[in-house]
Amino acid sequence: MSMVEEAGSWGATSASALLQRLDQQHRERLFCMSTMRDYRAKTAIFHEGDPSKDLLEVIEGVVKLYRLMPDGRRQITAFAYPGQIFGLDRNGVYSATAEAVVDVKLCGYPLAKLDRIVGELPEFALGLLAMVTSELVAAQGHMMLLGRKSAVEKIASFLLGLSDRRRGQGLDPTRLPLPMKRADIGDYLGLSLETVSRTVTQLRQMGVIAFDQHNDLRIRDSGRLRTLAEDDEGCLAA
Amino acid sequence: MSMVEEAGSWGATSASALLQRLDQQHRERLFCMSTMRDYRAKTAIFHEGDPSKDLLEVIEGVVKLYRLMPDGRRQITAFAYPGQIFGLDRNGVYSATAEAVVDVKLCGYPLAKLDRIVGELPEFALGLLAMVTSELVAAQGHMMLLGRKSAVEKIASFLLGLSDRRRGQGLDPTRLPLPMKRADIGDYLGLSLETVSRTVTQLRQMGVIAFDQHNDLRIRDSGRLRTLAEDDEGCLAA
DNA sequence: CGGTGCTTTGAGCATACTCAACATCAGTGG
DNA sequence: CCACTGATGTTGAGTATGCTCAAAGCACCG
Repeated sequence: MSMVEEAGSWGATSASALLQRLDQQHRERLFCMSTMRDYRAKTAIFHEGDPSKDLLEVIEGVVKLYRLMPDGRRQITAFAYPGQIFGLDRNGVYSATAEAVVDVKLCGYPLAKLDRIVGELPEFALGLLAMVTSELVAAQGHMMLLGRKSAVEKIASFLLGLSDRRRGQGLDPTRLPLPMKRADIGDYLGLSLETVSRTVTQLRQMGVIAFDQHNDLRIRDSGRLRTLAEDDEGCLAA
Repeated sequence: MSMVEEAGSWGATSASALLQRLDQQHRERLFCMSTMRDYRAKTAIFHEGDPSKDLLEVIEGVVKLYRLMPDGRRQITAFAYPGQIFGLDRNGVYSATAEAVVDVKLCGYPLAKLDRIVGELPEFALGLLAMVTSELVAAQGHMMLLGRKSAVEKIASFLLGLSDRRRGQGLDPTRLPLPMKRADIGDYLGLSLETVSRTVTQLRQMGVIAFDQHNDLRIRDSGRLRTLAEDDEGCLAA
């Protein structure tokens, strides 16, 4: 493994995962209608209820997707990493709010024009279908976590998921830089931010993980972590 | 409203929602490769981890989809009603177990052949994409429920969801026959079966709902129910 | 330095769980 | 038709897990 550690970057794909599914001719067409956009950390990309215009793909950075209740309670339904798409909603409005966790680079495809591409290129439709389906499978795993796991199991599953993602990117899976804050992790796992903090501390005291910084962890005993997560499988497979 | 109450039936669509998206010619082709199947209540349709062969559509009855943890904890990720599809998974294996809640009638489409139809009929691909996307949106709403709602809010949201579904089917939305048992509701909402029972009783004592039978409720104050659900929207929109 | 925002830690509490007993229902066979 | 039986549902008591409120510790930044 090359272990080239990114400095201030949270991972990037050289090219679009969507475009890679197309042949040369269609890739150029889709590329032409796409728009590259940058968002600074903590800025909104779109809000729940906004009319949906584009399908978005994360090129670089991390995006959080969440829903709010009238009284302010929040549930983060997913963190989107490079290669993942979001914004497909099909009732004409976005069903969740999308917000940049760190500085991000996105690629936007107009939904209307996307339909035409789908009509012309069936393999592209299948690819898109596979991407949405895999999001659905990930959502199932997350429902299991939210409904049935304890605080320790939730945190352990979360950290394992991050680790697996890094392994998939060819990065050191024992290093876990956390781009999001404790409140975000809590709203993702269905915990209060205090419980997140306490539980992470607990795992550190057990020797399962170590702190490099507050937002930069290291896995010391991945086997133990997997046991604590009660991990029958990936559980967070994106 | 006609209010034709089904006797022992849990709702049926006269025709397949999938087939309705096709023109005459393709409908016949897809229909030819489909297989109608019946399952008795409480029987498994497929298990988590089984190699996936068919995409299934509920024609009549109710199916529960769930995941298990090694120690037996269970999370029901969805109840599938007539017109809904399940079994699309795309890693070659089913990501959840599907089980008939009551006697069901299903229509199965071989996944391999489905790909060909998608290739030939782009509008069909878009329709399928829309169905999966709407499942994803429903999953987001359910994550909100699991992660952030109280027991009362969970039960109220659940009952409202059932009511909305009945309204959509042209049935009396104040009558709520419950095909599933308390343990199922608990595993769907992330509650113990005792808490489900207690909370339903509580709602009855508040005059929000009434018992016709144990498994046959009636909504007496839908406005109050909606308030209790902290319902910003459908929350369970299927 | 003195903010401001985030994290950690503590104390007390509330919600929902577990364990357990009892009630009710559906189905079965006498 | 009724009594029996196993499954399902209700209710109660005590407890545990995670939440709320509060204070103090850190880090980053002007």
